[in-house]
Amino acid sequence: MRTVLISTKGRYALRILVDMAEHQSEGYITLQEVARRQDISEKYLESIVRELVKGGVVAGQRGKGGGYRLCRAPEQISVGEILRCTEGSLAPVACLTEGAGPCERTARCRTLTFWQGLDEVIRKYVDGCTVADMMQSGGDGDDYII
Amino acid sequence: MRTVLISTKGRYALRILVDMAEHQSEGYITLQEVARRQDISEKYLESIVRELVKGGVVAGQRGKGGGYRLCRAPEQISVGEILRCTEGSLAPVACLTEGAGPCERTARCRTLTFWQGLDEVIRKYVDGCTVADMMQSGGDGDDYII
DNA sequence: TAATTACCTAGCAAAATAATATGTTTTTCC
DNA sequence: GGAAAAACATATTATTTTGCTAGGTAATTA
Repeated sequence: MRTVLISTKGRYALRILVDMAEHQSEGYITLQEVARRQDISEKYLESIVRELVKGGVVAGQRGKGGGYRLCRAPEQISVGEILRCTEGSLAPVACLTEGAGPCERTARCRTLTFWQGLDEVIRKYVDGCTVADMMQSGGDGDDYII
Repeated sequence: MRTVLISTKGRYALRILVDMAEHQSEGYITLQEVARRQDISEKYLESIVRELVKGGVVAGQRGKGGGYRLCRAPEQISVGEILRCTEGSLAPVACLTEGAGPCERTARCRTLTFWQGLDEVIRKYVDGCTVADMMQSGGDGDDYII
């Protein structure tokens, strides 16, 4: 009853990126700020942002006055890229994850083509949407309701 | 690294349905047959098929000579319907599952529209594909390789 | 040199998955 | 009428994954 494509980690990652994009003019952004605005534990944020650093989406600067910044413009960062950083894979079924060894049924599997098709529509959608797109859609500007 | 939209249960459900569709001319189909052909534990099959009965996709007949049959023609059974029977929901994120109470961020959520869009492309794809479509695609006819 | 920030490793409780075990009821065939 | 065969039902369990928390180290600046 709970199988879901994107976990909390992926959802948070997206919120983090949009938050950082909206505040990028302010220079380096600390996790403390993001945690406060997004109401997510700072420690949990750390573990998510680490993946985004590894993936080359954001970069960190240590020390006082440090924080994080986007590596590219929001228009250049696709949602798919972000989600793959934190989720590892966006495959809708276990068969299609990288780790999965080739099933010995592959040659005669009636359903494989269907799953590959689903994988593709998902990939196309998430790769066709950028952080910049999120900035324009829905809601108000900040972390309070007018 | 393992978050997946469709669990084993849903994948098996689909294989079961295709199997039953391909053998529907033989009358009632027992789980023993399906289990053997699909190489899935009979007991586990039972728990999956139960959901399909509840969902009105297949119907069971008890006693000797009994088994299961499709309630409708394969062309009339969409994959989405099958998966919803066993997975409960096909929502890509927890926010969009039925059970999820409305998040208090909804009004100002930058990402909600994106998730709703993803939900829609998934729904369109799975509802646009039927069991009959699976029967024609990929592999050989039966449970052995020529 | 002290404060502040990112960076790193480990661990853990709760939930979900993927089954298995053990029956009960219904129906048909002999 | 009894035995066999099938669906139907409920409970339990090991393993994996999720969603965090804790406690520390290293770098940078005022």
